Parts: sequence; structure tokens; C-alpha cells
Amino acid sequence: MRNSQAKKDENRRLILDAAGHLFRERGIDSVTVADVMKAASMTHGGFYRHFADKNELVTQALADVLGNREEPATIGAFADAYLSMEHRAAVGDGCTFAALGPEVARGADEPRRVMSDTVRRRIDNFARTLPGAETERRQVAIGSWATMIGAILLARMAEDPVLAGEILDAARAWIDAGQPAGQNAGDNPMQLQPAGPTSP
Amino acid sequence: MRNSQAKKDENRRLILDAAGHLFRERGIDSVTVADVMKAASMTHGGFYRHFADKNELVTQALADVLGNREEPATIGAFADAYLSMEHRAAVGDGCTFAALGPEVARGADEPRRVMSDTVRRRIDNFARTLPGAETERRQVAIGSWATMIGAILLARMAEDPVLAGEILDAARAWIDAGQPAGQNAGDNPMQLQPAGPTSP
DNA sequence: TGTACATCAGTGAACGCGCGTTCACTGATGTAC
DNA sequence: TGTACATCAGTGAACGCGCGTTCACTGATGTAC
Repeated sequence: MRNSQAKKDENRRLILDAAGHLFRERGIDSVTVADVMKAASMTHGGFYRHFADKNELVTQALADVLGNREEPATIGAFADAYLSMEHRAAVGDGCTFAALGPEVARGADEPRRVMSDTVRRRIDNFARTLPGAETERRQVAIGSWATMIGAILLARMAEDPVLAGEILDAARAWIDAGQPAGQNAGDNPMQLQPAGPTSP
Repeated sequence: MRNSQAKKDENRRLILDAAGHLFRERGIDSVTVADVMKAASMTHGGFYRHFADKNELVTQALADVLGNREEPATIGAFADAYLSMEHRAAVGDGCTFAALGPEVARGADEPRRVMSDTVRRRIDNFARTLPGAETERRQVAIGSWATMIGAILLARMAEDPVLAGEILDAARAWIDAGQPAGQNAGDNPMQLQPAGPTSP
């Protein structure tokens, strides 16, 4: 039962979306090709009509999820969404760096390169939206972003929601304190899906 | 060839050390029981004289590595060691939260509880060594720690050592900027092995 | 202190299962005329 | 425009391999007397 090219493209999108969510939610190693195909409403055999192997899926799913950005306008708005209990809970829809950073960093070359390139681009873009001198802008960009990633990680490691909330709030205040007064202008390009689950 | 109790205890220590290093270096899922036993100079069959299953090893190795602390005296000294290219490279001897946080956070209950409890304890201990009012101390403790964890993650994701170095330096400066002037007193209890590889 | 025996730490083969991947098959799609 | 045929997207069984775990075995350790 051959499918049309349009249907194939649509199915490929379903596979990438399912992979992007499942990988972030459960980790790359723990998600099987069959899991992804099932979430995309297909059986596992057809997978290889779309990708050479699992590693190619990982690479493309990462590139896909790291490439699709449309972001809140200010660093403050971004931090508010990022450092929220909703983002803490929505791992599968949340920040890819926080969900998969360590695993990708020690993994295969191609996915690692995608993530590495994205880190550089994000820092550049983020810094560009900040005021001040080059060095200080990059420092604030890096410092703010690192704080957010570390804080969401800590908040997810902490099982107690009260402690998790304190961590997120403290990080939010810490970011404000670290910036020269009167910031929060310009949009930024950092990683965050639209709040709340959006797919499988 | 039965071993003495002393020899058994010694072997158990070898297993825990090997596991602590291998898990951080390659991730828990990617390290097999046979890998750990081989690194401890034994064959895999004897493993179950020490642990009921792999999950128990994970739990105990985490408890072990998260419990053994003797730390630099000041937050500045700690951040200097933490935000270094040496720590970036020494994943297997480095911060457990940065290496395994996401994987443990989404994994089995017992290891997760160990890590969760440690997060709370570290924040408490860290805040205790800082000056100022309670709220501010905890904010600085959480903010500094989150910055460090996020920064080492970003530095490891970035393949380019120059960019990695910039990230670490910027985070270091960001931490100084975020603190009320004239800090850096008291020791702190955060996660970092003695610099440089120490075992298998 | 010596002797006889039970225990049990570690070995290495084996088992069962789940995973990534392959393959024969199907029938709708697309193309050549 | 219609017809004949080749293509190929997706199916589901099967394969090979590696993993966690089990097990019979070994012989040194520890214990009872």
C-alpha cells in the first residue's frame, strides 16, 4: 500500500515531532524506534524509508527542535516562562539543552555538532538583543542562560514542588540582580517550546 | 574460591568507585554491569553477591559519590575549580548533577530520591556559609549553583574550546557580579571531586 | 591447636528478552506510452 | 484520456546481538567440635 509523496512528507513530520517529544521526555537511549513510530501511528518497519538509522533520526529531530524558534520578546519574559513550574513539568515540550544536554554531549558526533552549533548561535543572538558593550552583553547572555538551565535542572531534580518553586524564583531574582539596571529589551532566540504539551 | 570478608568489602568499594566514574562519564544506561565489573577487575557473575540488581548499584553509587565531600573553603575557590576547563574535561570525576541530573531526574525512584535529598542539603549547607539575610543567602546560593551547573553544561555542549572557555569565564564573572560585594567566605559543600581523574 | 565440614565470593556459561535493523510482501501511486 | 507496468511507503515477521540476570561450579574461608 504505497503512500503518496505528500502523505510521506506528512508522516515524516509526525515521526520528527514524536521523536522530539519522546527524546526530551525519556532520553534518547530509552526511546526505541518502535516507540517513536507507534507515537506517529505507524509500525516500526517503515522507519527506514525515512531515515538511514536511529542516529540520523536523533540528528534530524534535534536540528528540527532546535531550529524552530519564535520567542518571547524580552529576556525577562523569556525567563518568566523558562523558570516556571509549567516548564519544569513539561519536559517533553521544554528546553532541549536541559533535557538532553549531557546525553548528547557525550554521544555520537552528528547530534553533538548540531547542539554545539546551536549553543554558539543562541549566545550570539541572545547577546545581540542586549544593551551595553560587547563583552558585558555576552557575559549577561551567557550568565542568564546558564542560570536558567542550571535552575530548571535543579528544580527537576528536587522532588518537592515547594523547593523546586523556591529554586525557580531564586534564579529569576538572581538574573535580575545580575543585570545592569533597566534591561529586558529586545527579543531573544533561546530554546523553549510553546508552554504546555503540544503533541504525542 | 571464596574471598575473605575484608576482600569482599574491598571489592565492593572497587565496584562503587568504578560505577561512580563510569556512570558520570558515559551515562547510566550506556554502562553495563559487565563494564563496571570489568573496570573493578572482576567478572560480571559476582556482581549479585554485592547488589540485588543494577538499580541498587545506581542508587548506592550515587549516594556514595554525592556523600563524599570535602570542599574548597570559599565560594570563589569553589567556582574557580568548578568553572574550569579541567572540570569540563574530567566528566567522570566531575559534578554528578551536571553529568547525570536529567537522566536521574526522569529515572527510577530510589536514585532520584538520593539526588533530590542531596540538592536540598547542598542548598541549605551552601546558604549557611554565606553572609546576609536568610532570603538573600539562599538566593545567592541557588543562583550561583545554578549558574555553575548551567555553565559547565553549556561548556561541554560547545565543542569549540575557545567558546567553552568564554562560557566558563563569563559565568565566573556573572557569579561575582550577582553577589553583594565582599563575599567569598566560609566553606561550601557542593559537588566536585578532587580535580583530575582518580580511578578507572 | 587441629580437623571436618559448611559457607559463600567470585567464575564463566547460559537464558530470556528487547532492541535496531532487515526483508518479503502488499497494493496504491505515479509514469510511460 | 486511458491502459500497463514499475515503483516504493508502509506492514509485520524475523534475525542477530547485547544486555541484565541466573546458575552450577570452584575452592578458600570460617566455624564447630
